[in-house]
Amino acid sequence: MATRLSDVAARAGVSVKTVSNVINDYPHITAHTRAKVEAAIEALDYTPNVSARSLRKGRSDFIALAIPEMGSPYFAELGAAISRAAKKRGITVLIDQTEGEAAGEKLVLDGMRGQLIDGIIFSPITTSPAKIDLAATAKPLVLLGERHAGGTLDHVAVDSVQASFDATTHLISIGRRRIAAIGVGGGAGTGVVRRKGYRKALKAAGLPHDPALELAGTGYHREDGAASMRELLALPEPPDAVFCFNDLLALGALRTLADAGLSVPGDVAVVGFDDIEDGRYHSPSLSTISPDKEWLAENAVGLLLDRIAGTGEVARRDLTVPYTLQIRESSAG
Amino acid sequence: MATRLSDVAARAGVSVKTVSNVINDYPHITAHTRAKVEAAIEALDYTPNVSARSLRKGRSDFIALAIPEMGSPYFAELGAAISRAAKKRGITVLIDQTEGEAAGEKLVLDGMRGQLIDGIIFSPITTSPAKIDLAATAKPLVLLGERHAGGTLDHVAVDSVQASFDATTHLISIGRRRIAAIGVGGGAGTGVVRRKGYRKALKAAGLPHDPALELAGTGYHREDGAASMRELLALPEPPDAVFCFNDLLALGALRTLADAGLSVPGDVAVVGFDDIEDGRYHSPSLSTISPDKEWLAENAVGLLLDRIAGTGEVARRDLTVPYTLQIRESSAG
DNA sequence: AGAAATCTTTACAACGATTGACATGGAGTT
DNA sequence: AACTCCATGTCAATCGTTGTAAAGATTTCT
Repeated sequence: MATRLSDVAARAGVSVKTVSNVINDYPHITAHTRAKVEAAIEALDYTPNVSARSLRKGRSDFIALAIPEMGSPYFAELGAAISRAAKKRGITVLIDQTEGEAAGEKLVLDGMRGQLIDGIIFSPITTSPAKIDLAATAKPLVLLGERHAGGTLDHVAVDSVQASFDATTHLISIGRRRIAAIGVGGGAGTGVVRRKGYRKALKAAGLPHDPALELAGTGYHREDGAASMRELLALPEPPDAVFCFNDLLALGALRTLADAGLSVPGDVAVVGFDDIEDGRYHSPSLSTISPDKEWLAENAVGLLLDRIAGTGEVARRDLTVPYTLQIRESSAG
Repeated sequence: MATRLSDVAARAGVSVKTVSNVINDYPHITAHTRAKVEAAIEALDYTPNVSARSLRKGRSDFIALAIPEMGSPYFAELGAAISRAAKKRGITVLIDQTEGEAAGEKLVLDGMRGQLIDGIIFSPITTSPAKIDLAATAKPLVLLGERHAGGTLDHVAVDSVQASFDATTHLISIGRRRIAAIGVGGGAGTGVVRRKGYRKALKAAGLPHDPALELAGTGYHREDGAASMRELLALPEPPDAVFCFNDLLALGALRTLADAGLSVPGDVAVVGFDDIEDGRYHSPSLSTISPDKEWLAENAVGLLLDRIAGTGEVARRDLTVPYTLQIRESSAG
């Protein structure tokens, strides 16, 4: 099984160096020689040994993607997109589930996969304070998710404040006056930033701000959304609309509303954030902020590879992912 | 950045080999020496270089998981479970999206990631005929998904025939008589095997078999389920129940039913297969066959690692994943 | 006490690919 | 005929770690 460079060389009747030259696109090679070598490679089904190459070159063409959990649809879709974007460039993505803080930190600081990977795309969930440590990492790193003021790292994210403002404003525009927010306690700044946009929209519309309508849960799963919605329905004066800080929360909320026999959007309108596929097929289909995930993936990978290849000190870059507000049944006018 | 074994050795005042011995739990080492070395490792924050180690040992402690697409909830959940199971054993999982046949084949036969990975867990989608080639692969391989008769590879799968029989029988037991099947054209034998269980159940109950109720679509996504359901509703005599060969199809079907203003399970009962999280929170919640994914993950990883460590020729093993039928709202009695 | 057995530690080579310095032999120029 | 440019080859070193075997140290046994 161990087809080696020297096997190829022997079969092609050339030296090892020549084969290596062919593989690494060394300029001065006859078409004839190149053909011979390529034929031999083909015939022997040769693949360079990644370990050896990476050991020698210090480059592996592997990057890591650190996300909280890949079972979560948004991250699954993101991971898929990033994998694809990387594959296009001949890069392999290693997906790491950080689950919580500990593991994530461990990944970034400890070891970095024993120097195998060339860089990392990191979507932190609970690592605001460790930001500085992050900056001290040995390998290039691109950060996804909410923007940390004063960060020193390359960054790709949606303008969550603006998007949340848009989502809330949309609810206002369809006549809602008591608009709740679910997910305010969300990690990595998400809760804070999205609440900011939410409050801003209320203020801009001259609506009162009722703290009871801001659900401080930290979880971002369906069950958390369902629970928060139950709390809201138990209020003396329940809301007529809910802006959920991600789609899973919204789907959970919809479930609670259905259980309560309330109509959506009749009694309560719902808007989410992320545009995961589930929401599109749900009934009612879920209105949501739809970040361009392909764009995000392309650019995150691009940024990272730039940095990896990077010779000089390029200034830190900060990209804003385009998004649209998808108005679907859950908030139809 | 490059803290090497030799750096540690120098600091600890021992030879490189001794450090290596400590790291690899070589038995004969003085407590004193071990302490010195460990202190040095700690102080220098040393992590072994994966490439070098893998080059030397021929083992990397990386395995690959080849799945059609990780954006698909079932595979996302499976991938998460397998990653976790592997991590517990100190193994890292590399996820490969095969998307279709071409890439999947390429992965398995070509290169195998340049000998980096120690083995592969493969969930084929369109590779029935290439089975033989698979067997010829250099590295240990565990197959997931429908059982191929006469296979020579280790295998972990649900008994789809039985499960489908159970699902269909359940629909019959709640009084349904015109039961459709969606996903009959599904790849990798899935469609065939599940249809077998479906037909068997009809036969066992003495129900007629109507070919018009077997929807031959090959896709397994929500949109395919939605489209198939539309076809069914267009029939002169639509079904009163549908068994969908996976949950995504079922969710798509539910969407179509909702659009048509039909009640579930009142007018049409629906059962899926996979038990993805979406189904549990959908309204109505989705009845489904629930394979024990943790069990599957544990055992697939276990089998593969056995094989990798394996000295002698162990006989081929074939494990059957336990499952339960989860009866939820979409088929409540 | 002296020899044998055992334990600890070390030196060296090898894993496979790449690279740099340098040599070689032709083809083409002037 | 001297010179340059090209295509390839030779040789050796390197990346960091570990297996083999052997040297050095210590204990055990007679």
